[in-house]
Amino acid sequence: MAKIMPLENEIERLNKYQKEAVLEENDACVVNANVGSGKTTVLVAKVHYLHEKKEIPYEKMVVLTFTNKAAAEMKDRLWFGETETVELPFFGTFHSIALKLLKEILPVEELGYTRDFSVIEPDEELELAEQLITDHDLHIKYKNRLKKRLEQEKKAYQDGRTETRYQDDLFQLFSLLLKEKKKQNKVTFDDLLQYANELLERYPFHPSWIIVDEVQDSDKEQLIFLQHLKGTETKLFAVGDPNQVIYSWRGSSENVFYTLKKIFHATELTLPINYRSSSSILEAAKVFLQNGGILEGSREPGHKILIRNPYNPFQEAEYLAGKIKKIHASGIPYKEIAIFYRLQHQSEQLEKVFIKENIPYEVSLKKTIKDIPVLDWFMKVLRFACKQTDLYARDKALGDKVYGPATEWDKQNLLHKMETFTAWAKENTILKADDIYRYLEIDIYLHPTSANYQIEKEQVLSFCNRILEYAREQELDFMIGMSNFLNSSALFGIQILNQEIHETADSVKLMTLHASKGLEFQYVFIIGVNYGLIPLPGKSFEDEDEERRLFFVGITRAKDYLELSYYTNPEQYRAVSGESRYLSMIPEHLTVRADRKKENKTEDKADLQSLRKQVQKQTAAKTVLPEQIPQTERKVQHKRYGLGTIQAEDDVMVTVQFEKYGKKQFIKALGGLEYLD
DNA sequence: CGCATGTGGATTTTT
DNA sequence: TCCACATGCG
Repeated sequence: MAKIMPLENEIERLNKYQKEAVLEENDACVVNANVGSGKTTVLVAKVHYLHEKKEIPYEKMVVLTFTNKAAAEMKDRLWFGETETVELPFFGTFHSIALKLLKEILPVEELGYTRDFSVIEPDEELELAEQLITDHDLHIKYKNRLKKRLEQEKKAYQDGRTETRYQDDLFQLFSLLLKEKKKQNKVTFDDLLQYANELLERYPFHPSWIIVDEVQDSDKEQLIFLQHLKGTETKLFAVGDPNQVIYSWRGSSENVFYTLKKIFHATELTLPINYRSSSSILEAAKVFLQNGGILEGSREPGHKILIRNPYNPFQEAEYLAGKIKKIHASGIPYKEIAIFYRLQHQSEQLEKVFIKENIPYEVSLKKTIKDIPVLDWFMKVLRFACKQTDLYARDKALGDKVYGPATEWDKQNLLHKMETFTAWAKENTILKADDIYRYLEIDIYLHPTSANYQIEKEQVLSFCNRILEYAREQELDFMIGMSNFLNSSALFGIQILNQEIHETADSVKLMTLHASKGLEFQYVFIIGVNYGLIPLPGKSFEDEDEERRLFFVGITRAKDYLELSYYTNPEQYRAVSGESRYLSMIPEHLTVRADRKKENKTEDKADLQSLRKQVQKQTAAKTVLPEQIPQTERKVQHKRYGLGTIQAEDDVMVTVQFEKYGKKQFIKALGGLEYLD
């Protein structure tokens, strides 16, 4: 194993709080890790310390994260360009560890499964459910919302309630679904943890150490999992930040820290020093802290936070395009710039303008195999080729509208190829992705004449490569490796092709505030900080608290520079034109308010040029712009606001003082103003 | 089947 | 606040 530096140096570089966390050896310990306080650094040093100084073998440590991304990041930092393979078998997400236990250690047969069960995504479970409803002629209300109902009412079912919410056959469906999943040897994500917990109760598995990252996100099932893993000799080290709980709506328990202290009598440590953000940004963030605690900065004041008030999302996008070009021209890579917003669709306007302005960008959307249709299909082909009992995969492979065989002849051919795949793989040494591609004659189904042919072929080939790589890494026989890979690709297959490209690409990142968690950027813009949008009006006080934490997470992503903005005209049915009260909560000495008029007149001439072009293009067909640009003091008539006097105007915007409604600002071409002289 | 009435949900999303 | 769907009545 080749580490970057010797352990002594690694520990020497820590501050006293971090050091204390690394060296502690309590039975259970929770670390309150504030934003940007070097949480991962501590976790990595802890693993090294336990291994080298305490001689804990890696296979006696269980290291748990919530996302594959967090697991990958930690793995990256634990080992650096090593040549030896390090055995750390119980390192990964909660679900992947549960999977590992079920596959290799716990007797799944007792639950009615065999060891080669596969993990399915929620969509596949939904399809199974729909099939069962038809087959058994079940009466289910609100079938269009079945996915949600399955999720929501599962708990009631498991708690042994007898009546469904709408008094239909939903509970019957649950029990049929359970049987069917066992029959087809399939488990869902939830099942993984539940089954592991069920078996761990009877078949204990106790490591020497349990190390948990982002523990504040644990849900009930995950806490039970921790309880099962922790034997009397087991030590627990959990790190998290109660100020970053933003997923309680999908089940993470509100007060995990409290629960941990209660269940495990855990001691509590704090990492108070933030290394990420300039002190202006950090001071602003502190206003939104909920869990008292101490949060100390370590950096210079830096830039003040700029608060802007653009007219509408379009003008905002134009402004950002110009600003980003300037930042980039000053030598900052695009990937150090991020724009956050509350709702997914808010990226639309930005995307349009960025395309027009040739700014490379990436919208962070969850990408699964399902989002790449050709791989979704190809995976079904491989699944059936691997396991002839997976009739669901067979039917999907043969019946696909786009990629499925078009003629009866092709159909028989593909079926035959899939059925003989295992035998073929046993006889031949498969070294290249192309071998698989050619044997299955994938070319027939990708239609070489179609526009997407090249891209799709590449995607299939790199998917095959990924499988080959996996088998090689795990030192498994090709068929076994592939079967393992496919059985759990719902769990890991997600970042297959895109993720790596995304992370390194030099592009501006657009994402929701939720998606920003765990990331950091030099330049951060949070847009749409309007009343009614941030915070999004919720039903309860708890919802409101979570919105505040969400905003806290957003602003603490910024290292050097932060801009917040709210629209005058948000063009959203939800939002109102006023600024969010979160903006007035930030102490004034930390902020600068941009005056919109000044903004338009001086800094953003270039943007206005393009704005005009765009606006003219949009309205060219409908409106003929006045030849002469009218001077001030002209009278205008507006169909809603009545009579008014022009106060100021430039090429694009016009400000009118109305007799009854006061001052209003319009984009000329869209304002609907009638000039009276 | 067509129409009137009732009801729930709307946003964020990992594994 | 509005939309989509379920239900029930004629």
